[in-house]
Amino acid sequence: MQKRDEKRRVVSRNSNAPPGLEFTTILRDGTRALWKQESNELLKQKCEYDGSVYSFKYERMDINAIQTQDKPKSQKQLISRNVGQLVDNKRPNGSSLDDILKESAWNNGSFMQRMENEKQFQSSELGHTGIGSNEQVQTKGRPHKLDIRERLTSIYESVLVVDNVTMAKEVVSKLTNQYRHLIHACDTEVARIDVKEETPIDHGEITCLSIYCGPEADFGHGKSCIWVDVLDGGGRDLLNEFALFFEDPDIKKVWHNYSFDNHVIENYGFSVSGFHADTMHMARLWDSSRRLKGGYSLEALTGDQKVMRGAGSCYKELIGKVSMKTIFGKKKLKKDGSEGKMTIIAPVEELQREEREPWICYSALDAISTLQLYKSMESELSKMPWNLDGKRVFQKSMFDFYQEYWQPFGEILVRMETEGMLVDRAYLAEVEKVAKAEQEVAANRFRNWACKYCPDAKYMNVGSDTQLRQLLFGGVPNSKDPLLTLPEDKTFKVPNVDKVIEEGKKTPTKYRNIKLCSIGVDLPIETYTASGWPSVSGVALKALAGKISDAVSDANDAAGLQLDDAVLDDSGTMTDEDSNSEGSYVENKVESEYVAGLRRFQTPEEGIEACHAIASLCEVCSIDSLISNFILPLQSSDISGKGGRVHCSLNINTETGRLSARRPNLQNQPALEKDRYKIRQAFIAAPGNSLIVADYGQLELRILAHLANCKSMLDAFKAGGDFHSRTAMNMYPHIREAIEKKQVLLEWYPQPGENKPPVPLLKDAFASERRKAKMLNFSIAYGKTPVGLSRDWKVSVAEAKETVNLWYKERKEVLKWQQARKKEARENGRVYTLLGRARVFPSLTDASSSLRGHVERAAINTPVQGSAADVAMCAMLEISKNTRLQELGWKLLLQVHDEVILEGPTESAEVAKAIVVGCMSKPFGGKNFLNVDLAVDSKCAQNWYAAK
DNA sequence: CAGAGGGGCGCC
DNA sequence: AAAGGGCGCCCCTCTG
Repeated sequence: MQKRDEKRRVVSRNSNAPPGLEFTTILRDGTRALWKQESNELLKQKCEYDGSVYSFKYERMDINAIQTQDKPKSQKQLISRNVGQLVDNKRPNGSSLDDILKESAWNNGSFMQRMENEKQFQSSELGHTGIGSNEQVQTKGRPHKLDIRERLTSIYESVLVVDNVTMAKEVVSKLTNQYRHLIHACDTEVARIDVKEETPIDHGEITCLSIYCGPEADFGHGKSCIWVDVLDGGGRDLLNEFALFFEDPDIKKVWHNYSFDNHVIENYGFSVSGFHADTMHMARLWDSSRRLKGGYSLEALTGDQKVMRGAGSCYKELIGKVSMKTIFGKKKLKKDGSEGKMTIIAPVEELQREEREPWICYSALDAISTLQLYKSMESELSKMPWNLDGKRVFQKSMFDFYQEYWQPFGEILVRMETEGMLVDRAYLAEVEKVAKAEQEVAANRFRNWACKYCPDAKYMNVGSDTQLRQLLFGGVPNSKDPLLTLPEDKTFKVPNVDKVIEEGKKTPTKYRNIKLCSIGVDLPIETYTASGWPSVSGVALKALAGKISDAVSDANDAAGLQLDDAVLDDSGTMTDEDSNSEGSYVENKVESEYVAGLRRFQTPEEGIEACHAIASLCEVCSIDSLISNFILPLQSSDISGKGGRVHCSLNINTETGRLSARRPNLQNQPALEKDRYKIRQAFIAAPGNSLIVADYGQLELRILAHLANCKSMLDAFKAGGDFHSRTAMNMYPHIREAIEKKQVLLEWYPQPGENKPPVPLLKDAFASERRKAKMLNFSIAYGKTPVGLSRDWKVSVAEAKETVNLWYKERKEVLKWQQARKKEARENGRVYTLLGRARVFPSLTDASSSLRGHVERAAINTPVQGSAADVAMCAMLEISKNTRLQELGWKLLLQVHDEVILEGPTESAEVAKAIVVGCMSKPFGGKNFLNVDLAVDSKCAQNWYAAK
């Protein structure tokens, strides 16, 4: 408590907050509000824009009413629901306002998190409380919980409850005949699944489903929405009656997050066909920046007037989806019977049985909301013109884009999830043993060293960065705030492995406290974290330890120390074919720092020991992350189906349109050089099958060359060969000269009888120049600044800037194009990808410089990254619609941004590989309209590791 | 005890 | 003065 007060004092001392305090926040709906503190009142000024007119609204709140303990609840909610994240650092002056805002920011954060969680699965218990229930402020908000329940049950009379097979037959007959031409929104509720941990494939049980095709349908007594009681109305048999409907490819079905519902339905043994649209994808396409503006859950979308304004006048009676928590959430009771803070929701089965009427309405509303959302999104997307490669597509809109690209793509993703990847668990189990043993060895090596300086370090958790920071840097001041300092020592809770009985205890407790102190040596601080503390990341530690080089090993021999086999991988951020040599560029620099650190020890031997220990530490950390990120989760049954295959979820949920993968994330499995346990070997083809792994070469750079129409880059790609070498040649006259004089070769393909090139290769002779060129090639597309490069390269900013200019000299078009994108982001608030998807940015008029910088870099990067994603998507569409591949039995399993993985019969592997390469190099309907060729590299093998 | 946030790191 | 774009997920620590 005291510590906290101290901290606050520091803050207030540092801030020069003016007496009339002002700050801005971003509200939940994405708009901005200006707050002013005026004596005892908080004035909120909000600018609203209704499409044509801007207007200002003011609200006043009594601070005293808010800060008192026994304040009315509504007042507190009022603040927390309307204050968004703080965007300005002008913090209130250590007053109670500070607390209010802290609390609201906190509440808002958890709100966002819940939104994020719920956007995928509506069936989870992760719903959130109602939005803007306080009508004093949120005029557009929804009514209060009780009203919601009332209004909700008002739809009950429109719902036909189907709870027996006879009824089901009647309803399905209407669905498949009379109403087959309509668009049907469908939704399921699922029990017995933990959506945060488990894949819906072979997990979960459907308790009910709802189908809605608009108010014009009549399934008897004017009821237009169907609700099917799977739980108590006949289970599997009842559901099977609906197979006729779900399997019909001509009956159009709309879903919100199709993937989940598709899987849980297909778990019952029939397939789902006739996929027409996924409203979550449509909403993403319409506005990809809602992550921080409410997210993409059905609730958030249908509760947002901006989203729903396209629904049209026939949907006057819009009731957005309401989360389970709002309707069914109950306060957890404490032991004494009073209400606790936590909201709990009864299991789905229980709700369906015991809160039947509201539950039916809740579930039916999902389908109704989904259809309304679809109509709105259709209308909104139709208003957006479609520009492909910068040219207007005649009379087509982004809704056409959705239908032509993302709708079929959505189907592909679901199929890929269903396929899954076969994982060799036995192999992983073996690897796990080895990894754990190696980790233990390294950890003990470090602990033994550390406990010489700090006895309790013997029991420390070497995986805790806080503990490490304490041990290595205790007493060091914070770089951002010199008034804050790491304490000299600090206690930590650790598992009581030695069963130590602490003072005052009779039996050993599960945990015990240890005291960690600084090792008492001033280690050089390589980098600081964003919050100003010394970094203990891998990079920082490696820099600390340096490489055990020749100069040191002399001293080492003298001290009779054994060089251990700790491998320091200095490849940095670049991973590529020559990453082994990547480290040498910074080596000398690191060396001197290491020595500098060394001198601070009593004797050289101590310093060398420290280096070894820190090297071991790096090893522990890297092994630990491999085990807990990859080796263990891949063996979990939560993420695999009955066939032992791992089914990740593939989402279109990025700002740029790339895919992301979850549960597990198969897109970040360790790659070749860093894969010390060859984890990719665990991804195998089924017996008789092979994998095809095909990836684009320098896809993003090729896209950049096309978008900027950069002659130099286009020429280099046209010429083929090693692009980075060619870049180096273009940047440095002396290299060009050497090439012209034939002293070095740009690239070399061994002819029969030759085993080494006649003269050195550029990549060997001018390795450091090539490395710089290569880094620039990647960095420039990301908008990296000379400052960042100078850090990477350990050179002065001026020098880095010079190198950057060298790169731009031959590529002026790129510079021009980048400036145009920044301008576009500034003036129009959006940039476009190759296929015409937009990414919108917040207004920069009163943005901080860091936000401005971020937006500008994103404006440069998004067209490149997003267009690459477009190309990869087109390639996948080509692959999946290729009839020959289908006949041969080849199926897409995974995409990793510029790489696709397929599985199929070994006997046709070579044929299939050629087809895949064809699809990828001509991804636009069998053509490639880019100014640059698309290079594709491919291999087939029995496992992922071997196929690279 | 759960949830949020920080730090870190895997991939492209 | 200024620290590269896009992700998911792990662990730890702190907090209510």
